[in-house]
Amino acid sequence: MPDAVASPPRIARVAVDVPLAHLDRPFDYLVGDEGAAAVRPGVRVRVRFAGKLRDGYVLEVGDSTDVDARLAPLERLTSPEVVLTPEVARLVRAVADHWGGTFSDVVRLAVPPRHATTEKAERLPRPVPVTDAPPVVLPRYPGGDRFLAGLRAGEPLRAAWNPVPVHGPAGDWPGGLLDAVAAALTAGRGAIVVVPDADALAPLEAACTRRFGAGTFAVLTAESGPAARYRNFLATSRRDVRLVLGTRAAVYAPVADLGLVVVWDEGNDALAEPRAPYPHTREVAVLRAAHERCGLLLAGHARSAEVADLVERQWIVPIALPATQARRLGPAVRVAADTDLALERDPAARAARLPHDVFAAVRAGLASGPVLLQVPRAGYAPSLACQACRTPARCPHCSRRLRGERGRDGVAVVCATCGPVRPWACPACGDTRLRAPRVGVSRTAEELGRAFPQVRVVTSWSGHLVRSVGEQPALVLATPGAEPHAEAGYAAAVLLDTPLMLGRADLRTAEEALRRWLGVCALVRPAAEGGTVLAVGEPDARALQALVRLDPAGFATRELAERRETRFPPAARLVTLDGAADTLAQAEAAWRGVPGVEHFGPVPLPDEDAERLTLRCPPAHGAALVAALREVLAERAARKAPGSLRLRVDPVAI
DNA sequence: AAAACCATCAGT
DNA sequence: CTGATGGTTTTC
Repeated sequence: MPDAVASPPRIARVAVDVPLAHLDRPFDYLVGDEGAAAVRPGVRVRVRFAGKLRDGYVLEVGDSTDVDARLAPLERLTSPEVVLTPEVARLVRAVADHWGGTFSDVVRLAVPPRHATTEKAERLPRPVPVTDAPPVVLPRYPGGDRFLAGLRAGEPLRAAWNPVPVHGPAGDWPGGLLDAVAAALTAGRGAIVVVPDADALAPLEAACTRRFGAGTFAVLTAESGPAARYRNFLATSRRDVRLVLGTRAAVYAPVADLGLVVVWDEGNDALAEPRAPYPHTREVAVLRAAHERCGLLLAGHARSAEVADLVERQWIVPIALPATQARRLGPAVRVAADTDLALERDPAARAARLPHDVFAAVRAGLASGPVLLQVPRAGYAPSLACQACRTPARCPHCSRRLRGERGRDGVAVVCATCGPVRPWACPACGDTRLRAPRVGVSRTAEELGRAFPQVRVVTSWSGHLVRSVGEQPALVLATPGAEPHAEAGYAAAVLLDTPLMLGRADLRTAEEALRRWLGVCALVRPAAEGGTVLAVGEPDARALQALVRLDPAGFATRELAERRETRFPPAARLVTLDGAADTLAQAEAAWRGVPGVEHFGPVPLPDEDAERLTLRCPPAHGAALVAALREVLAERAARKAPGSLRLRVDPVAI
């Protein structure tokens, strides 16, 4: 008897949550009758996989399968919420492929854990963002109006923006980002703004509330806790909001009809995901903008070599003032040579252990407001040495370097792991006296406090952060990245010991130093209001010259040229492989097959029982190299090979 | 963690 | 040739 009336089977393709690289592909399951209507792409399901119940996401629902064997049924529908839209699923796949990871690794970054109570809670109506305010910041920049007009017309325009690094209206970066967001919203489309950390989120969120109204956007950060995080995520996936602000994971937000992705402080290393496969938010945003044909704005006071590369390839257009105009609007930046203090003739400057120029700038600044001093070392005396023979002082127990800490009764000699060390005697010459060749932020604070006894001294460093200071004159000492915001802008800022910041042996040292210094400029009043920045260091250093010229774009262009010459990212794909020596040897056959691959090492990793092999190839073969190495990981997972093998693609620190 | 698969071999 | 057995591979 013909079976003409039987409906075809419904088959769900499911991304099962297994971390094994060789199982990183969809599996087909039969959709049962009950709740079948709710089974659609993007929902969470539970399936029996190799005998075990596991979570998964439905990627597609169809009526055919390539699988010969009998299909297992879906065990149950976890939730009818569509949490992984097809666009985001595609992005997750692309990110996994680019960085040599698995879908399940990346989907964990993209979709927050389910929170059942939040899902059942009443769905509150959300106000619509008010977008009738005219743009305020981007039209001051050449190309800004064109970019905004394009976004309003729904064009997928891509730009790199460097706002003038200055406190006040000219440097209003949240305003500029929200100009672009408003344009995308006006076009009836959604937008995402990603920032590196909570410090950057606060002013952006405040600006967003002022401009679009409270509750008109969702904030996605890990810090807000599982319930709040899932509530804001659901508001996005349910299309209750069209605008998302957040940290790293927000770049994957399931915003419908996405018109614009914005990344602020695109060179900040907090945008590099610390979990496998270590994707970088800026590059994820680039992939997303390309896939979804939406607008892109990569912004920051500084410009990374990666963005310079996109600009040179004309994939993205720059929006920046010419450096001469930037200097007119920004603070006045000067370099003070690092003179020998023993030769300092000004007694007051010598007492403060500052060059005369710096001392004068601090005194002048204090006349009209707070003065920031960036000190690149935390603590009191970050390193100690023998007074007599200058041998670095080490802990007698664990032989780690000792440091000095200010206590109630004088300075204590401390080991980071073993605690106070007393008494200390030099193992080389027996002397018990110590000297501090390096001065930390609290020691500098103490000395400056004596030089300016009538002024309040504020210190801020990692672990002892001060968020902001008021308008009153104050000496504010901070380590890089810990600078408090000044409500009315700093009258002056001093960057002490810039050679120390430029001395680290890393590919991105100069780029990172300039990024932080420009960040300091952004806290200082414009030159027209007396704002000055004084950098103590070697005037010939390229990063310092770029700082004086307020020219992040020029610096990035030269940095990129240098990376091309030396064949480093973004002019090459660079991959590190960490594992045991024999494991690395087994992987060799895979990368030998890729054209143009150079290898370095393997070298032993400090504090680890593993070695690191570094591979490099032209960008055109990058995908092939990553795919070949991923194949090694898959093959190892399939035969349950012992030991670990870790793959990193274009790591931030080299 | 289970099921399916495969090679081997004793008992016809 | 068949069915039992045990180790290996696959995972829908």
